[in-house]
Amino acid sequence: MNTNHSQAFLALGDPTRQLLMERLAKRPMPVGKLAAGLSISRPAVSQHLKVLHNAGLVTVQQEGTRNIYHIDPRGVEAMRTYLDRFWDRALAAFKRAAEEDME
Amino acid sequence: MNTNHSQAFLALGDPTRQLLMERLAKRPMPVGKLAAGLSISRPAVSQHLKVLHNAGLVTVQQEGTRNIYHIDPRGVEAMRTYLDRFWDRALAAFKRAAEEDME
DNA sequence: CGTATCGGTAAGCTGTTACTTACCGTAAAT
DNA sequence: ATTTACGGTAAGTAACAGCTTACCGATACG
Repeated sequence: MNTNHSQAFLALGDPTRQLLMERLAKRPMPVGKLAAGLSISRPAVSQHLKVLHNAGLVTVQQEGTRNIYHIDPRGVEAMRTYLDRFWDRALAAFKRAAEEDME
Repeated sequence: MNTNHSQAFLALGDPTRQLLMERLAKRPMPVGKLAAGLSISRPAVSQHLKVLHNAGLVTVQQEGTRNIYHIDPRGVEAMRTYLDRFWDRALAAFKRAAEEDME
């Protein structure tokens, strides 16, 4: 839904949302079931899911009156590849710095 | 400095800190130089760097009166591997769901 | 139909975050 | 030794994030 990295990282920065994602990684679930295990209210879970959805990290699949949430692997992969590029550049900078120190 | 994912993701969730990281990925830099290009004050940059440092994403190297900041590849890699595991589980869940839909 | 289940939205409170300016310590340079 | 450069910390403020309760629409079920 979105290619903005900031939103995705911000979304995963919250411990509760991280927990939701880990639960959803195990199996897709409706909102009520997700909320059942947590100490926060169901509306709070809905709000967290909205954030995750806007960040492109989950998808919804309506099934009768239930809204089943799934992890969106595309969103996770976008973060992965972003970090990959990032990491490469960081390592390159380190090598460069190391070589300069050699002289 | 820290193995907590939440802190790292939270840190990268802020657009300003993302920008700082991308600048530092190109080359290590002192605080003043980092602040020069931005629209926010130098103390604000210091505060952001503190967050990044606590998240284990940057290291400092004192050089005279300058504090040179570097990306810490270990921190970045920790996020990468966390996402890797995460992504794997998400894909597995998807396969499982797809198989169930087949029946 | 009416009623229950499910879940998203609104309004409001509270703690936290990102910024500012002002200040202070430390290292180098004159 | 004074001055300049650099950068971290303190205090205060304004915006924002996360929570709650109350409410409402929509599907399924009697």
